Amino acid sequence: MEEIDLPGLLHALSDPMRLEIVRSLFCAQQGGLSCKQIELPVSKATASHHFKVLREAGVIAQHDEGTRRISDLRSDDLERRFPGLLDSVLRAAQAEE
Amino acid sequence: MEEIDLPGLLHALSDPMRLEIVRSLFCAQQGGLSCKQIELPVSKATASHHFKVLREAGVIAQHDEGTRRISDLRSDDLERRFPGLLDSVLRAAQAEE
DNA sequence: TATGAAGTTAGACGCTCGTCAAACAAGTTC
DNA sequence: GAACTTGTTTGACGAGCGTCTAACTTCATA
Repeated sequence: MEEIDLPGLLHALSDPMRLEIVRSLFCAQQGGLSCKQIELPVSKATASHHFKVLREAGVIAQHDEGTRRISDLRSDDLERRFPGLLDSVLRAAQAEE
Repeated sequence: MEEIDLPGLLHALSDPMRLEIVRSLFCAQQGGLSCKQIELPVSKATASHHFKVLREAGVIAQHDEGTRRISDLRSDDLERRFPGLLDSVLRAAQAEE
């Protein structure tokens, strides 16, 4: 189990674009999503940057499938590290619209 | 009831100094604390800045008592807006040490 | 093998952030 | 009223962020 740091995690989640990524991955649940499947109103370079931030904060994991890079929410690891946190953030994101 | 925005809230909580302020206010519960009572390893100008960020994000409320400015956690408002969020962040901050 | 699709990297650009010292404001106390 | 305490504001500085375009890599397919 790695060291996920709380300020770093909250910072990763404090950007609307990244919150949208996390929300999409949560809805998709198993299987994950490729970067292209999550449509964001930014260039692909910027999108790639946001995925990197989420990965380095411990929020998502990525693996390659052919030419696609699939992202998965690390729900279990996050739940073990900070119980209830991801859930309440996702509920908050839902509540906020 | 005002508009507390989720990315703004998470950003306010994503700084170690501000997380420490929130943690202290939570421990104090009723009555609140003055800025001086929460000892931070920064100048008073910087501390004042962090209190301002928390206030503008909707995390704390402030009122004056003589020469002191008392800060209170807006637990109830936050609970109504984003149920469970503040609690899980506080538990996470506790868990992280 | 050449073309295309999906992402990453590098470099640049404004903007914001966290920090400080210095000056200021408001209340308290002698 | 003078000195002190508590906190805010202003202006500055360096670092980091979010964004883009352009060039590159890797895999797949025609």
